[in-house]
Order: sequence, then structure tokens, then C-alpha cells
Amino acid sequence: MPAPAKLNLDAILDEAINLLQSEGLEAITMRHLAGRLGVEAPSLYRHTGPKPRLLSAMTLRLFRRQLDEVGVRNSWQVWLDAFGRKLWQTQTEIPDCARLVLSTNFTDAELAMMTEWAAAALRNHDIASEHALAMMMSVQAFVLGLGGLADGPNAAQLRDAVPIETIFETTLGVLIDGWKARIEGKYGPNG
Amino acid sequence: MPAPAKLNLDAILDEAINLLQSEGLEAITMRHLAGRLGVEAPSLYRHTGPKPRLLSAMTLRLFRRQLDEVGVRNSWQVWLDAFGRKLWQTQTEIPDCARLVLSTNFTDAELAMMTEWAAAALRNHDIASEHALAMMMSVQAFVLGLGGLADGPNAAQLRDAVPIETIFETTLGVLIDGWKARIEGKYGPNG
DNA sequence: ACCTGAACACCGTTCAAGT
DNA sequence: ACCTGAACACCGTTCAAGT
Repeated sequence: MPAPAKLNLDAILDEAINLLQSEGLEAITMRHLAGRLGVEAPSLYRHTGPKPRLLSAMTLRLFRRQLDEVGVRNSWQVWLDAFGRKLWQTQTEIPDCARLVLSTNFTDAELAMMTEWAAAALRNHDIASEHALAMMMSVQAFVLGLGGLADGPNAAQLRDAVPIETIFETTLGVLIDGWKARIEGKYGPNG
Repeated sequence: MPAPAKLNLDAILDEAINLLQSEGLEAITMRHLAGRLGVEAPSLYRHTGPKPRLLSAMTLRLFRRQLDEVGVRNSWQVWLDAFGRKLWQTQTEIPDCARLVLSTNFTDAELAMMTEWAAAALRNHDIASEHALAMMMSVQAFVLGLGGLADGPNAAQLRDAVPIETIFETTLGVLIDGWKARIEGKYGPNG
């Protein structure tokens, strides 16, 4: 008679993200995570595979959640603004979020999936998908970098020295306006 | 009779940065680094302190080196462009550079030092130091994020899907032009 | 089928002991 | 003063063994 299944991948990922949010990236150990789920560390491997795959699944889930929360918008400018703000909000809520993303090794399938999600999010706007991806990536890179710098133990002192929130607001505007200007020649003033 | 001193902090930092460049962040272990220096791991602690301080010293050294290599320029626009390109170049040369920076816990003194270096680099241009710091930080955040995303095992596939170099070039231009436009009102068309 | 205890090779770090 | 061997508490991971 099989032991009753206590685990499934979804529950593990939920708890892993909870753990990240409450205790940070260093707390994401297989033993610690297993303990939270009332189980021993080796049990996780059947469901998650090795730890790098657990981390990539967490990142993928966070990315999907953020896209869903941004939803549909009236123009790519408005969408991109909302996207940037959502990424920023996530990074203020989840410590070490930037480090998680940057330490993630995606599989080819995961990377293709994320690229497709990104393209789909801007598909119905008056913009070529190559420009859409490039803009998204520049916003994502900026927010990731700024969030990473403003996070962690240095956050308090850094925020004293530099107005992080203002930098975020200004730069997000600069990026959207700048990309608009560079693309406008191709799509006309109504694009 | 004391054992002859084989070690000093400078030599350790040089070797640590070499090791990072050739084998990546995972290879920076106290035992591995010590082995490279012909010594046992515990010997390092006298010189480096705990590992997080070794990492922050490495990051500080890399940042200082980059500022030196950028040097003096004719205007803040030209300086900021060169600064962005230097950060980008460093990240193409040193794997896991973004992860190193984002996993670094600076001491208060280190953070103050970096802030002062940054302010000094743009002090003799026609721009308020608050704007200078904000611009630098937005460029640094963007390049750090993009370099981090384009680095690591996913790099090849991501570069196939997205024109990373073009995104870097375009966004750097967008950032400099955008900050110029936002500041111009205060400094006039010659600033 | 699903979970576990024990083990392996690694970490960072400490410290008494050597010279 | 400077370095080391041994040890400690942790990792990720594997696997035979239990049910």
C-alpha cells in the first residue's frame, strides 16, 4: 500500500514562494522547504527535480502571475507602464526577487514559453513584436537591476542617499517615451 | 619564528577576481580560492574576514576599476555613455558579474565610498549631483539587469530570440536623451 | 507509488595547536 | 605573527529500504 501522497508540485511551489517572501532566498533549502510541508527533503525530488529546476519553476510562476495581474490595456504604452510598476511592486514585496531571477537557469521550453507570453501580451497593439519584446526587456532589465540594488541589507542606507522611488518613476517614463519616439517614424503619430 | 607571510588582501582579491572571470561565481569558495593561492582555507579569514566581506571587497574593486577606466569626459552625456558601455563590457567579460553585485552586502563605509566616487565622477559637469546620481543609478540598474539576464546558461538561446546588443544600444541612448530632456529645463540648452 | 534514514561530497567557519 | 588539521553545523543529492 503506497504512502498517502502528501505532496504535489503546485503545493511545493506555493510554499516555496511563501518561504521566499517571508524569509528570503537563503531560506530556500530543500530541508527547510520540506520541513514547512511536513516532509523530509528527499521527498521533494520526485516532484521538483533538482533545486535549479525548482527555482526556475518559481520564477516562471511569478512571471506568469505578474502578466495576469497586468492584464489587458488600451495601448502598449499603458501596458508597458503597468508592467513596469507590477515588476517593481513584486520586488518590493518579495525579497531577493532579482537574485532569484538572475540565478535561474531556464530550460529551453521555459524560455520559449516566457518569450511567447511576452509577445502575446502586446500582440494586439499597433507595434511589431520585435519592438514589443525589446521594450519589455529593457523595462524588465531596468526594474530588475534597480530592485536588486535597492533590496537587501543595503536598502535602508541606499534609500537615504538616493531617491530610489523617484529614479524608478522618472526612468520608467523616460524608457516609454524614448521607445515611443524611436518607433514613431515607423507607425505614425497614432501608433 | 612566524611563518613567512604568503598572503595579503590585494593578492587574494586579484586571485578571487581571476577565479570569478575564469570559472564563475560558484567557483568562489574559500577552499578553492585558498588552493589557488597555495594555502588552506582558514588562512584566508585573517585577511578577508567572512565571505560576504570578501565579495563586497571584490565588487568595490571592480567598481573602482571601471570608474578609472572611464576616466574624464567632456560632458556628462559622453561620460554617462562611456560608463554604461564600460559596465556592459565588464559584464560580457566577467560571468556572474550581476549576481555578484546583487548578492553583495556592502558595509556603510563601502556604500558611502561608492556614492562619493559616483558623485565625484560627474562633479565638474554642469549638472546637480542629485541628478547625476539618479542618472548613473538608472544606467547602472539597466545594464546590471540586462547583463544578468543575458548571462549564464540561458545566454545563447536568449540571444537567438532577442537582439540583446541592439536593446543595449537603443536603451542606453534612450536613457541619456531622456534624462537630458528632463533636466534641460533647469540648466538651459547648453547644459 | 510514495516517503524516509543514512550516507556522500561539498560548503562557511572556528579554534586549539604548531612553528 | 601566521598558517594548518580537525571539527562543527550546514548544504544538495542519492539510494536502498520501508509501507
